[in-house]
Amino acid sequence: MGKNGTKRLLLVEDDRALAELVKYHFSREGFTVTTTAVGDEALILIDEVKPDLVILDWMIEGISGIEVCRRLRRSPATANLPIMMLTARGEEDDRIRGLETGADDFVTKPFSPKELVARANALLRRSRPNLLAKKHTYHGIEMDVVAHRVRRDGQPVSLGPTEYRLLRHFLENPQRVFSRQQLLEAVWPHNEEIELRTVDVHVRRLRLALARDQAPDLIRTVRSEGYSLDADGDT
Amino acid sequence: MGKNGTKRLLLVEDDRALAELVKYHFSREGFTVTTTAVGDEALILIDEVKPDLVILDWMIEGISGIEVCRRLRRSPATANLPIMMLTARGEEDDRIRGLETGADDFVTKPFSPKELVARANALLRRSRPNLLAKKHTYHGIEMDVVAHRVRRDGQPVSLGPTEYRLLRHFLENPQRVFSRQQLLEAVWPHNEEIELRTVDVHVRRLRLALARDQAPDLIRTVRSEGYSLDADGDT
DNA sequence: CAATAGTGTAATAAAACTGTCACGACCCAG
DNA sequence: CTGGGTCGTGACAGTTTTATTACACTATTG
Repeated sequence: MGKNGTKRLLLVEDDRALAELVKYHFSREGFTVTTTAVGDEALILIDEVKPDLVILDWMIEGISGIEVCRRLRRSPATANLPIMMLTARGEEDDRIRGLETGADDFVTKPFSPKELVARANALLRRSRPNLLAKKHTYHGIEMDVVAHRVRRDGQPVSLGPTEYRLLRHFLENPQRVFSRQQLLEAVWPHNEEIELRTVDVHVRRLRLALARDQAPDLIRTVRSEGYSLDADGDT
Repeated sequence: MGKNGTKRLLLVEDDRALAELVKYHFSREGFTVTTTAVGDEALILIDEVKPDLVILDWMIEGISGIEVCRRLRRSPATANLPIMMLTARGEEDDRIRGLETGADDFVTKPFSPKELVARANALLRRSRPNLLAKKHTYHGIEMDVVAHRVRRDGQPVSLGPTEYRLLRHFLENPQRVFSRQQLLEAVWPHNEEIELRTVDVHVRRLRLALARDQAPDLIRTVRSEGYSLDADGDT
């Protein structure tokens, strides 16, 4: 995925008007779209752009779409890249051949751009669970919710259940200051009556667990207010 | 996946003739097909059969296909289950709605059974790459599903049926943490009511079976959460 | 029909995690 | 500089959760 969180699409389509139309719809959905009409160029661009998704027209200049697909699947670097194919040919055999060659979806022209986008999203949801696999990041802290694992600057961090939930809450709401009361309500199992100062202790435990040489303390104490996850230290 | 390596399909379709046709084609591809015509029953069957793929007709008796889809996505146990939807309605909006609800593919009637199979295979390839794999490997653990044989660092490992299924489940979803409840649902034959703690015992048996001198314990205990197969040990 | 392997439970031991305190350091208005 | 209000700490004892072990019981297999 793009550094700023945008999804990148490489569109290989030689019908310029159609390409523009598709590009427009995907842009609106937050995709960064790169276009080419030539098969050979597609292979180069994939290497450069590192798209999250490729949409290939079956009939294009140079190498055919299906051949591009085949090559992508053969190369380890792109064997797992989501690929959708477009075609004017309604032939069933073509669609089956495309799917068996490794395409993830096959859309026949004419198609609805919106449906194309919906299909692309469904595919990404499936193939890039990382995107969906809730992962939180904040200034060197990474939390993988599915694996239930936390890292600081790449090194594993060991947390108890409560510290884990506390950190997750902070990561879900970075920079925001929470009072002890709010933290108790958000992080602790409801129904319990717990001393406010207990929060301090857990914040301390979390700080210790996240501590690394020279790495700054990312939990900010806001006097008489509470705590927040904040990279700007006190100031 | 079926105990013998077959893929299981649940088909929810009220047109009996169509259901038979589809069933025929999937059977030929090695699927074990279960069929129902009623939405409510589908939800029960999914729990019992634990299919690898669900094909849902939009218009069925009882709960509608799209509602079944929505519910499946909402439940953690089935949130990741591959779903294809069928519809006689060609409406673009319906297709988009279906896809946005969480369906992975959307096929409009009339369709080619072969293409449906091809799409199903493409989807499984994408969503459960491990299901199709005949061999699983994870940090020195090798499982040959076909031969039903397991090795650790080359040495054979002897496992009871339950431990074998447990390990396979972990290998199919490495790094992911499963609660005891989830493990019971995924690994044990449903219909049985089993004590949660029983999972601990089987995890222990699996650990013992996989243990080798100096070889690390690859099963991670996540306190208050469950277990996962993870090479990074605790931390 | 044994003999053997595999299962689920419950009891017990061992860890890991929690919530509170008490004490001191700090901060800041008066 | 001084007292009240806040925080950071380190120590603990009580709980909760997990690991082990032993055992009765149910399949499986030959």
